[in-house]
Amino acid sequence: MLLSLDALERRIVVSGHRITAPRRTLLDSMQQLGDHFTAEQLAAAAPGVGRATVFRTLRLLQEIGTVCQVILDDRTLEYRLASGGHHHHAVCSECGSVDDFENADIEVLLHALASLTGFTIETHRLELYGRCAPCTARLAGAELPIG
Amino acid sequence: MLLSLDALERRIVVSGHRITAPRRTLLDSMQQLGDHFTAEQLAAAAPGVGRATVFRTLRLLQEIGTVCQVILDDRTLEYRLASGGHHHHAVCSECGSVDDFENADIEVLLHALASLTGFTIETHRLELYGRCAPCTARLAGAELPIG
DNA sequence: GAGCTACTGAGACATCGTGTCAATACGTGC
DNA sequence: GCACGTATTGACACGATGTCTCAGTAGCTC
Ligand SMILES: [Mn+2]
Ligand SMILES: [Mn+2]
Ligand SMILES: [Zn+2]
Ligand SMILES: [Zn+2]
Repeated sequence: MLLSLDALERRIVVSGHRITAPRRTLLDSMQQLGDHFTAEQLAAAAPGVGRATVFRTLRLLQEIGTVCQVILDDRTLEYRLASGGHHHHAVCSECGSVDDFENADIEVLLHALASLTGFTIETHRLELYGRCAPCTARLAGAELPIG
Repeated sequence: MLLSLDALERRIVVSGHRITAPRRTLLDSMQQLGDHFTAEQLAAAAPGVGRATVFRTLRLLQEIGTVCQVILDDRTLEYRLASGGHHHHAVCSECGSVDDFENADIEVLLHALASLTGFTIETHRLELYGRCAPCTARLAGAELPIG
């Protein structure tokens, strides 16, 4: 739980939009769903809120930086409450966990690399897929049964 | 045109699949469509080939490394004949051009970074969006009209 | 509290892709 | 060359994900 409901609602107001009952419901459901969820899961968790409103709200929250998209390995989408800044995701293929990360070295390297060829980066997308630390540890043990 | 039609067909045979008329038609259409195309464009360019076959063939060619996917900024998909190895894309938001690139430094940095947190990278996705070299040059001129 | 407008829900619609299945065409062995 | 077994195909239904329209409602401002 990164931000309180109040803080999330304040973001909506500050960005010039209205606080409505459906939006409150959705923000609450998002926090209860944990750190990543699909649009359908959110719709199911917020009964009484129309499907179109679920998608509209997800889009609004993305625009104001409150929600970010996680593209999974199979190109399906998950959503996630985000602190707002530029970052990337490390998705665990074992347990499904998603972690944010950011690293200045990567950003610098990408821009340096691009400028070598004359390309100007406006945005970029970077997602890692693999095993999170706990799953890596757990499976390393399983792979060495004789020690 | 990276590979000849013959070379592309040989890949299909080597991977244990059959050369069929629809597959030949699709490979030919892909080359004529240039360096990137959507599934629908390919279907339109290969009349007589069923839509399902277009998607099935795209999937097969991806599996054998002959075709790769380009995820655009808006998350829509394009396809592209590829030489096969691991690489990333630089997509121009001005002219739509797509260039492949690969860089060992990035790969090393990503794995180093991941191992700091215990994450084990299995795969990753990296796409750059911005202005290609020609478009950068062209627009740099336009932005300095007084010089 | 009235009024203006953003917002909502319902449901049709669009896009992209997959599953089913009978018919067909490849490649092989002869 | 021909028969055979199977991979592949096209048609079409279906599923998943999201958008559009539009009349009704509810926030916010005064
Ligand atoms: Mn970055
Ligand atoms: Mn890479
Ligand atoms: Zn895990
Ligand atoms: Zn360009």
